[in-house]
Amino acid sequence: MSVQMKQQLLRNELIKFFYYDNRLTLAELSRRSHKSLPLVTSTVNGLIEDGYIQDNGLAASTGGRRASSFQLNADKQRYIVAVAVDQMVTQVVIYDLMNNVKVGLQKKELVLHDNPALTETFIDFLKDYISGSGIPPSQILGIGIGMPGFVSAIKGVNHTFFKLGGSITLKDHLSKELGLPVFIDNDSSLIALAELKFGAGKDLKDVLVVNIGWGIGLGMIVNGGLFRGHSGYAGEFSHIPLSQSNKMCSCGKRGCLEVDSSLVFMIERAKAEMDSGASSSMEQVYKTTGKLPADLFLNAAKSGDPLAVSVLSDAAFLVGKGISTLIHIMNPMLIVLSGRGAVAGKILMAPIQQAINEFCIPWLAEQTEIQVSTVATNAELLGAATLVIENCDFN
Amino acid sequence: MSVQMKQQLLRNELIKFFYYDNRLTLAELSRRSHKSLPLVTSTVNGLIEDGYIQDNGLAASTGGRRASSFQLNADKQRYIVAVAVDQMVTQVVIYDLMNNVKVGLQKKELVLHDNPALTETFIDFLKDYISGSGIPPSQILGIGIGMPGFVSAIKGVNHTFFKLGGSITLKDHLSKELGLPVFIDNDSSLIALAELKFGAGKDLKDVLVVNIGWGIGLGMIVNGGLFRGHSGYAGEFSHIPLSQSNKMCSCGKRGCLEVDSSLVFMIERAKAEMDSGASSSMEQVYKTTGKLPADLFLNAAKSGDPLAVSVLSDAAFLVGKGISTLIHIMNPMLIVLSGRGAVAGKILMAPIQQAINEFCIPWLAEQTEIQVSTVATNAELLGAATLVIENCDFN
DNA sequence: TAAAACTTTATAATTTTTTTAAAAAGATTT
DNA sequence: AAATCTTTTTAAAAAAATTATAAAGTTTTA
Repeated sequence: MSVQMKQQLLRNELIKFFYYDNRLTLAELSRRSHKSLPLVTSTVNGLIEDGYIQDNGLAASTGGRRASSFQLNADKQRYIVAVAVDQMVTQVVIYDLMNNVKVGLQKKELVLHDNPALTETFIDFLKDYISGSGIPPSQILGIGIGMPGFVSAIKGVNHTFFKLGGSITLKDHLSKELGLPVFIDNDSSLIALAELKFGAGKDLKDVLVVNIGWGIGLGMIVNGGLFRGHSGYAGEFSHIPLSQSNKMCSCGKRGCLEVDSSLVFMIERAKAEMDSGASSSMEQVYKTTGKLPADLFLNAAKSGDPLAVSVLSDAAFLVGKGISTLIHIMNPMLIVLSGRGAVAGKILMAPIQQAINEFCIPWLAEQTEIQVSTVATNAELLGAATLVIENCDFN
Repeated sequence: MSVQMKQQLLRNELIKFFYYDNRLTLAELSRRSHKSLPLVTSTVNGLIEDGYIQDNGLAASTGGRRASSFQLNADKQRYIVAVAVDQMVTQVVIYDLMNNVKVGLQKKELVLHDNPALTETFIDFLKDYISGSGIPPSQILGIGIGMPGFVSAIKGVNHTFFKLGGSITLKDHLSKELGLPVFIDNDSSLIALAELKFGAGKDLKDVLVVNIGWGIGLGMIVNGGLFRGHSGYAGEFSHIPLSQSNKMCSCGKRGCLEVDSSLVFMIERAKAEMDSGASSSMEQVYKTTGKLPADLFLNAAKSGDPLAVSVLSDAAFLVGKGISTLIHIMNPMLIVLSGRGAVAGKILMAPIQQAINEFCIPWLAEQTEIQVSTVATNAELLGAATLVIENCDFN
């Protein structure tokens, strides 16, 4: 590798450190980058000359001479477009390098299943949003997109949705159409990335993040980094054979975890129970509209509605059985419950803990902590932004 | 880190490369160590001066000037004591740095369960073997020991067997008693290490090794290295909740994979079938001695005995269901069937493949290859030797 | 078949980076 | 308040990586 390339790589790396922790000292940067202090010092001086970062006065003392601290320069702005796609709705927001919202969140109903115009609609939506934002493309570092399905971030393809005819990858197609660097990844991987960088998993090495949403996803942090498996599809937690039920799963098999524990299943079951006469605070909306939105269901559970709580608990118990398997195989330090289902976190914890008590070797279960995410509501968007930061070039 | 330490580290690293592949060129060493050619050249010259390695003439041409190749110097010998402990028998052998057997394999019956004199007997056995070998301790690099149970290689403890009273770790205790560096690890981890360095997993990055023995173990290769989990106990495959049966497992739970698929179970079942009148080539030994040794059972299966094959197939199907879970979660490049049960490899493959067809998403299953180990019979001993090589100091 | 063109290895010269040492600045103790 | 201890910063020396060049084979081509 040439000298210039290595220097550019270090510049990128240092800027990333400032993205994750805004104020840092030279000593801290040297520790994190595993580079010597003189080298880090001169690289930082270069970044200051180019306007990327600025001096931020002396840091608090740690028992000796106080160190100068540095931070990103607010004047030299760069922006990130973060996109979170789910089965029903697509969300987009523009962040700055301090993770502040620069252009407000916009949502669009966009059903993924059986939608021939999907890719085209998706591109138009993003085009409009970005051009409407008024930010010049030269200031946008890239577009990060999280989406469900079998996604390989490395190859830039999705084998489930947004299928294209030709030989071009989804990533390249979007990049060409939108005129900006595009990075795609599986929704659960991005949520795990957000938890790793900003949430409960910060600075930890072996963390599993369970994404409770329309399916049950899994993002894996191994040795301090996202683990993707040899061909990029690790973490297909949804379809491990666990359930005793004989129901057919969308994947064509029986006994998948997802069949009896996803949000789709929970809502169907809540509807069925109401149809057969169960009373609930969700009744009115369901009876008048015929629909039962996920948010309504989750909020009902949160506020103690007995039907919603019971449905959620049963599903969570099965997730807990799956988590028991994960604990045995991976021996993680921490398991984070995240995704939109995590808003009902407290209700999930009890049945999950109960399943762990039943299915885990107690001694092993003690080695793993279970936590509910604190950044769940915008974890996927944060993760999408992180994906851009990790892969773009600052120059 | 000081300069001398770094240089010693590089020397160790280079010697290790020669241990795994005996003839290497300077360019190859530079590539593998990620160090520059001049540095590698001068380090190799130092190793030649100290007698560790020697020039081995020109390597075959690769299209340009032929490179000099080097290899370990047979005169400067160092030896490794490799120990493989299983539930019934303990084996020990001494290898040289070319993995040749220097002192022949010795076996001793040593039952782990309910054996208060275990540790003492074990130490005496090794003491006798080593002193009987006539090799001076100064030439022994260390003792590598693979054993069943919840073992943490890093902490040097076993929570299941060889329990000691005081606060000293098993590793330190053995090291003190035997007067040599001792390294311990879980049997399945060592088998995986052997497969990674010498077997089917050579040079691969994401490989899972299933150890079919008295239990069902799992050794995990992640990103090209042994994965141990955050506290050292990853790969507890035996006790994931999978089986429909209601039998109580030794761990106190129900539904563990191990209950219906380990060698212990298989032999018990074969006995029961013969008791209730099933005919088999194993009958004679069983009827006369009342015992059914594992080797007899496995060989019967290998030579097509219908009872043994049927018992083995049923167990293998369940292992296959467990493997399906692993494929979904880890997306490995390769799964190796190893351990003593792997001698019946061909018979195992069919039911395992069938289970994968039934429980895996086909598209995902295609990404993973399943192979039977070719080094299974002495994989654990090889792994134990590798453990020493990876952790000892050459000086 | 022999010269030219191409590959690869080995060594030397230069540049970069790290290590070590020393100085400066601040906190803590006596 | 002086002395001691910590930590950061700067400077000098040593180590290692690049880059360039030479040497030794292979392959191509006229």
